[in-house]
Amino acid sequence: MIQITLDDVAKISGFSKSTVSRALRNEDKYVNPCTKKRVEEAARKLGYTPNAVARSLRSRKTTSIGVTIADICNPFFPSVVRGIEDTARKKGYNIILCNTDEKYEREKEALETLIQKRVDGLLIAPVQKKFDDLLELQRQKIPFVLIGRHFDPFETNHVISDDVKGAFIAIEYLIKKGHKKIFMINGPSYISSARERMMGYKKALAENSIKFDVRLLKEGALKMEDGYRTIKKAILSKLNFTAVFAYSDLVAFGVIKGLKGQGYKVPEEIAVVGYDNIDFGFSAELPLTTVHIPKYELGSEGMKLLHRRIDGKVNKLQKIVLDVELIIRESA
Amino acid sequence: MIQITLDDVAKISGFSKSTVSRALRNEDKYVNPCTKKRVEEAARKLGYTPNAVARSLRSRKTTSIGVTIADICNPFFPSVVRGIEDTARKKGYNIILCNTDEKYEREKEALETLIQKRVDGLLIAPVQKKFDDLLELQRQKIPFVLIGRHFDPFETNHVISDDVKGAFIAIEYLIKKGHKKIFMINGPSYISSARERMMGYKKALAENSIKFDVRLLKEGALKMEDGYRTIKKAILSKLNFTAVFAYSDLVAFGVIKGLKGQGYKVPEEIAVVGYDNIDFGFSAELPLTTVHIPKYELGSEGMKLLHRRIDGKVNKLQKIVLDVELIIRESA
DNA sequence: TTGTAGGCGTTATCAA
DNA sequence: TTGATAACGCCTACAA
Repeated sequence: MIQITLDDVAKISGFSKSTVSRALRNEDKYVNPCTKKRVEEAARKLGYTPNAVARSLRSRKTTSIGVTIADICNPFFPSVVRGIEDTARKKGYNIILCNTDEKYEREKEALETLIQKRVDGLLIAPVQKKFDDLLELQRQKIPFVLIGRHFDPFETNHVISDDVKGAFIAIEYLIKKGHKKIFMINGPSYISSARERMMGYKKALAENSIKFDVRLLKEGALKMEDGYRTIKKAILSKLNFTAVFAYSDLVAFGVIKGLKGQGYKVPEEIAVVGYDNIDFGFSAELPLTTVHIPKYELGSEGMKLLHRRIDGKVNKLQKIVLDVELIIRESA
Repeated sequence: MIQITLDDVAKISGFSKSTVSRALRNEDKYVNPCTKKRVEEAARKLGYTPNAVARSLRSRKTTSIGVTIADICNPFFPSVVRGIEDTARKKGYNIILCNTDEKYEREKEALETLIQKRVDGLLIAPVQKKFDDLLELQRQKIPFVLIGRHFDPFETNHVISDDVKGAFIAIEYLIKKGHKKIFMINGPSYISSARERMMGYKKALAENSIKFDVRLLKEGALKMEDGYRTIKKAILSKLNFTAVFAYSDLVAFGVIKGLKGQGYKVPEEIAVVGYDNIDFGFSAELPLTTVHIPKYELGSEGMKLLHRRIDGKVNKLQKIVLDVELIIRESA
């Protein structure tokens, strides 16, 4: 198949390549309306389709954004991605989506490819096991914004939600309901959200004069199975608790399943609070009490911030923290 | 920021651009191992990052695939997309994801952009209101594969699931359970799956000597709200039925909600069967009896087929039909 | 307002 | 096995 190029349109319309280029790109100021019309007609007649690859090479812009997330099948991410894509589309960008499965190597490979493809910027839900790959981004001065997680001494642009508060309001709610022994099944501590939720957890205990008990903390849970396994082990080892605060709704589902399997009633005997407020959590077997994260906004605000960075409008670091909310349903 | 190019690597390593290019691309046959090593060292020392845009312009390959779906937040799609991405990655492609929200104009715009970006091929879950945009793809000889839906007189490569069978086994199951008045809340009839499920529905009725009753068919449902609204209207208008066959699990959720709202017990008074077998349908308030579509495979097989088309290994049309399966849980 | 010339960074072709 | 040269299709200066 033969490509129809600007040259062809130029020849047919009788104008030069540059004039044709300008006309087709709506650089109205510098092109006669009449010329524009004739050029457009020629282009249409020929079935001309601009070659964005060539344009990108010359203009050094791809209007593509790289997006890396753990796994689109994790119900946390679809809304985030949707928020990104909607906003990206409005601003003329497309998104290239990569799943990392929480593996640093995968993240690193994805970023390398995306850099080679010269994306204009990146939205990254980082794995957090290492950040050498992000430093490389910085070195190459490629704009990027982290979503959902952030690093501590390593300063970045990011959009996260208030994890300290999220854990705090959840625990406070449980305490008000009379719970004193609250089992926290947290995520891996290399994840900032896990660390910060731990802070919120401890803060809520402290403010209510409850002593922190290490035995009531397990880390490393990410998936449903982790919740299931952890709770089962806890029960078999006769751990004493009346409520569970899970790292995610997914983990909470596993916990509830495990609890029921062991003959416990939720929430009557043991209360369970999740985190994320994933879609369809409301229609779950047991509607989940959970902490709502504004997922769509995480994506859309992330994209907006990235766009500002790409445009060079903002140079100093921006750290956006979105608010969270306790959603009270039936599991606690 | 200054780009480091092949030229720079060439100068430093003392070889020509072409040799450097070959060495870095692992065209082993035509390059001295010793040369290769020196070139790679120079590249590393300089921090050279190949420019895929330039490469694409020259080689006419982008190793990018366009993907259009209705909405990543529809729980049907994450698995599909994951199947696509996993397979794409293994074959060296990235995916550019676009949501169409079932709007033809959005699909058309997305395809135009993706064509301009010169994606190597497209995976499309088509809106189906029109297909001029797909004809244009064909005219431009851009490989594409449809997923989940297909057109009738318009022949395409596609991967779908067996919708006739899916509806058939669902209805047959209901009939065996004693149901005779089965209310079908179908999708819009411009969608092939909706038309074919209707065929399966009618076939099952016919084989069991049950006369088709037009009043027991409503079309156009896509979302949960549609299911809710439709069932409410049906009940208020005293429509007589003992079971509902919904177009999707989402619609089924709406139906169940509506039914409960009107004081009906599911499945005791009215049975409900969904379609898709979305994740977490199992943990729903009322675990859904549904027809399982192999969503991940829809994506992975679609991508495999597309890859064959791109490689030019297959020229004649391929229509892949994946098998479905009835999942019996509690709603019917 | 339009045209000319050159280059973006790579790979393909051909010759050495 | 390596090198020289010419595209790939477009946009950006700059000149007219």
